[in-house]
Amino acid sequence: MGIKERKLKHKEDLKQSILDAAKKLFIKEGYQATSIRKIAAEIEFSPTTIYLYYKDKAAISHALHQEGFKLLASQFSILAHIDHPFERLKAMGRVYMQFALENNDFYELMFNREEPLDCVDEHWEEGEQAFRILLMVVQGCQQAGYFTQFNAESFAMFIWSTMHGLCTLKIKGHLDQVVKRKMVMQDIDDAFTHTFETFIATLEKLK
Amino acid sequence: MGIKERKLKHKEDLKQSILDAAKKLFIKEGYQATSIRKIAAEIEFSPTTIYLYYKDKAAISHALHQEGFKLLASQFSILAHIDHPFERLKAMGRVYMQFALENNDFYELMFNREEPLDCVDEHWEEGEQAFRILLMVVQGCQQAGYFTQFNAESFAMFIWSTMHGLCTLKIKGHLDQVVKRKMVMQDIDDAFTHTFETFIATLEKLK
DNA sequence: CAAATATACTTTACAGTGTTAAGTTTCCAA
DNA sequence: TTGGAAACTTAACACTGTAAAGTATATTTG
Repeated sequence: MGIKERKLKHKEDLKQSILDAAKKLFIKEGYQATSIRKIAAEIEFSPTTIYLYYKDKAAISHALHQEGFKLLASQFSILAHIDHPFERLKAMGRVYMQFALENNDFYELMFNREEPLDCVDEHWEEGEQAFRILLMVVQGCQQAGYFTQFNAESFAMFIWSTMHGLCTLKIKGHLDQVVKRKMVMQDIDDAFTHTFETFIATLEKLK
Repeated sequence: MGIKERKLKHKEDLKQSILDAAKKLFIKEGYQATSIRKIAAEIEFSPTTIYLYYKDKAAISHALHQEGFKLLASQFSILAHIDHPFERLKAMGRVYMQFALENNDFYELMFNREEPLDCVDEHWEEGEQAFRILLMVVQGCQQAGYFTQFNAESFAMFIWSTMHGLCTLKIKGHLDQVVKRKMVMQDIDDAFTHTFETFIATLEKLK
């Protein structure tokens, strides 16, 4: 049944090109501006054809959301080359920050939107896996004498909170709004990295 | 010219009732579901009347956003009764968390949406004022011997990041998603407060 | 091979959105 | 009484996501 397979292949192709078109629009114009109709126009199909391949817009969001996690995971892969656990943790933070800033639409979709999670039935595999990596790095640090008095899970949660908060404040422009005014940090040009360094310094003191 | 004043009063009244209606809908159904048309129906005027009092929807968002900051500021007022600086910082964190969870739509509008900030011309007074309070509390802590080796502004920024990250992760459901699974923190029923406690514990070590 | 059926896609339509321009009513001042 | 301004509405535009119904084309079956 070679024909049936080719058909299926073709169907998969179209599903993929819908996603590619969505991704393209999404990266260029952001989530709000990425409408079903524009995606359809991009691939030169009628808008309703999209619904033959994706349940609704949230399903497309979810697919993009997963693409984002793949991308993040690939960025994290460089961490394997760093031996010292605490150095690895620092590098992980920097990779996370860079990812958030360079792909802020993806970041938004991955962590700040609820639509994609509506498609996730009680199980958010991508998020868990990313958290698991952080948890392992934290546990590595603990074996090297860091954060020994803390529960690994909640310490990882704390680290994630700080990094997530910092990145979202930066992306939404709140960081610069508060900081670039004369009132605070007159002397600091980059509040973002400086706040990160402060965070790292506090962690360093917990050896 | 008593008549003209009454007119002006009446205009202000309508502007206020638009805001009240928006607030009511917004609290009950969230930002997305609060449309100009629904606000208009609520006050029994035609949709376009709204535009005689507010430039566009972002202007209404901005007004609500300011209401949110008023509310937060009123919650912060209880901090004045707490003498010990570090206790005040802890209480501030708890008030912030409670505000975020109890008014998560407001919180979203205040810190996670960009629309309201579009109305703010290069100056985000509300945000700055809130940050100034945090900064003062941090400086108070420093005078009591905490965080002395750190720059107050960036330390305040770090604290805000952590609190903001924790609250948004909680609100968006990511915290529970990652934590309530068996894989981590089997024994912890409330990951949110536990992570906060971990954060406070790290701060405590920086005396 | 012809008829029935399934597949893939489109057209049309609904109910909603923010927003603008033009039209209408109301009310006050000259 | 009349002119005009102020307050409000109607109608319309250009969008949005999505469902139902219609139409070709291709495949299977009698």
